[in-house]
Amino acid sequence: MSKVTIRHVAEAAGVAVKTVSRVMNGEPNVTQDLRDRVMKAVEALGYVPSMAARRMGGSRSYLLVALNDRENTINNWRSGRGNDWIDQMLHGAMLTCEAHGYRMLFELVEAGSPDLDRKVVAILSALQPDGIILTPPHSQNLALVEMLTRRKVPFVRMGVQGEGVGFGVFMDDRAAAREATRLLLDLGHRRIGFIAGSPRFEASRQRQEGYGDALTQAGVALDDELIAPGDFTFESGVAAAEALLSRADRPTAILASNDEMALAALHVASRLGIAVPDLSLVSFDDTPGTRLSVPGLTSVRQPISEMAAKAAELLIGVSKTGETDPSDHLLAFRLEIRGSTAPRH
Amino acid sequence: MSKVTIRHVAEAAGVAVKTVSRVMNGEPNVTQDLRDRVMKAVEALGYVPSMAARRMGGSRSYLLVALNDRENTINNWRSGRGNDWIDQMLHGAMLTCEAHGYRMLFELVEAGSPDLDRKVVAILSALQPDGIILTPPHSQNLALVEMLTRRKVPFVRMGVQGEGVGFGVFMDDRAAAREATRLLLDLGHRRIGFIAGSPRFEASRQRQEGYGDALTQAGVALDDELIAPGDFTFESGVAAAEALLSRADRPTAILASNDEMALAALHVASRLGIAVPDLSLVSFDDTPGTRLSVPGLTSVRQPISEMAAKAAELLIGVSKTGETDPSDHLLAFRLEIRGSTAPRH
DNA sequence: CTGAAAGCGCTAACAG
DNA sequence: CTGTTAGCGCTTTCAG
Repeated sequence: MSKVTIRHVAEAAGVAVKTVSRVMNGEPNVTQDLRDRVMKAVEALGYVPSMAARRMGGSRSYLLVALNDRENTINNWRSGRGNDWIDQMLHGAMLTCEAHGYRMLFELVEAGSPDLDRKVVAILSALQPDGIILTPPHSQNLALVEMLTRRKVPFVRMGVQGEGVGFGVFMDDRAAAREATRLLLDLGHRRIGFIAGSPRFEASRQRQEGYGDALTQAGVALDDELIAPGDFTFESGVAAAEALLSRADRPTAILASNDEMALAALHVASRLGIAVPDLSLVSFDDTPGTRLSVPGLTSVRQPISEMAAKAAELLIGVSKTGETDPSDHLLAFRLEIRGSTAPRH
Repeated sequence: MSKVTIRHVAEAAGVAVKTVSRVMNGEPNVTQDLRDRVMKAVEALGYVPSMAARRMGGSRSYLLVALNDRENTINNWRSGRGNDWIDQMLHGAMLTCEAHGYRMLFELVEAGSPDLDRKVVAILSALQPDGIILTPPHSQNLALVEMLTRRKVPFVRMGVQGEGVGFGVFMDDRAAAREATRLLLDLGHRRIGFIAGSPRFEASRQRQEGYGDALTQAGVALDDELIAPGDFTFESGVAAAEALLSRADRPTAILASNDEMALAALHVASRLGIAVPDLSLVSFDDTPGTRLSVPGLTSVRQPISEMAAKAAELLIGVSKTGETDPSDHLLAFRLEIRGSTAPRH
């Protein structure tokens, strides 16, 4: 009772072990009669195949591993700021894995570390996953991507275009920034500040370009003075907002590259006696905090859970069918409009 | 190169496989000389034992499984509210596992479901983990606890006292509520409202009792009219706050059983033109949102990551030493004071 | 269409 | 102290 193996099922059903295996894996060449008998025995005994044994015997591990940035993740946990990325990834990928009899494991590896490669190889050796999900900034790491390719481990790169190297699952950050900026332009804003994200992330560049696109398209001259550097932290947001808002000809709207920095701008504005949405604020990520600030933040929602679900699906597909045709998958963002944006007056 | 096994290491070091196994597991009875030779080969080849094979050969799986409430977790993800519990658990347990060569897997199972047992048995069969971490409300599920005991799977119950059945890792919710209420009393508040949590969670009762304790000790009569039911959701918080604040003799302070409901109270107060902290607010959980509201919420921080770390540690200890002496572990909470509390005037 | 035999990579049990 | 042998529970050959 305490340890039902395939042999017990085979005996109970009066068939060979291999037949049970065939039934469990939905393989062809089993008569309906036998299939039924086996299933009955499986139900009766409550048999569930051991993952470890499956890994040992066969070629699949039924395991996916997601690689996340160690420093960021741990900092967010420690500071009590929460980790929306992790949450949404779990949401999308875990549930998808579950639906296919797979499991997903999280691993945190240091992005800049000189022995990142060794660490990842150790993970590969220990777990032998059927696929790897790379999140930013790992998804941009060419050495890593090359190593995985060489070892023939299927992988998907979240947040970047794969361009034939692994699967790419991403959103159009540039278009999103364009749309966000356009919203502000449509509301009548002309002096629109921009708080940039960390250059470590490809998306930061994309967002800044989209901002520029929209301005140019609207015939508004780009003004370098309206672009402030940031690194996604609250502190950098404070500095950027102060720089932007202390100017005589200060912007009437700001596009921040993430919520954290937008929240910082909100605080700075409040301190300077500038009301929001008189100063309109738009940000990226749509993390839980956007609903709690007063006013709520208009923000670009990234389809993280959808990307993660797609990632898991692609990897599971590969390990089932063996097809290895890297492809790119663009998913849609959505601009969530809340109280932080209003017409210029 | 692509698949280094224990045999390769044994050959390279000129020893028997078992010797390599001994070295890898830090077993005694190996001369320093051999140990060095083996380690050199391990480094050179980049050998890392396969988890699956270890599970098959030995008695350990190097795997811990955390069981979380499915509905709550998914709802929080879906609504974009975030999942602080999950984050903090990952933080504590995952890092602890990592430090010991273990991995932790998350599983979501439906708390009220009639086939919860079957689901958990399936998880046990497939994964054969070395231990289970039960989070609320699963940690209070006696049938589950009984089943795990019967199957001799070590487990820890988070958030409740184990009382000899599995390990218990918890904080003193009653004392925390007492301390929170006392803070309000010390600030001069006498009419203190209470918004209760969902009765599904044992902690809800504890918190209410602590609230009562403090009042009684201070010689303030308990007033049932000041106690409003809630279920941890924002909506229930709104209803409770409205009930409490629309009274003529409304409370000058409110203790809410979680942040979400306190945030709801904040919104209701704002709508009714009641300033916070003129109305003082204290809550439980210290989730990321407490830092973002204006003013920030004074809140009781639960030692979730510490509890999770302790849980993992206990389980890993059992699987290493085989000792099965259930014990209880009380961890300290901390009252984080922010802008939502002020002296009564 | 079904079954028997041979491992997968490791550790437990037992010899030396 | 070190090595040999026999599995663990599956899937993959390869025969019937």
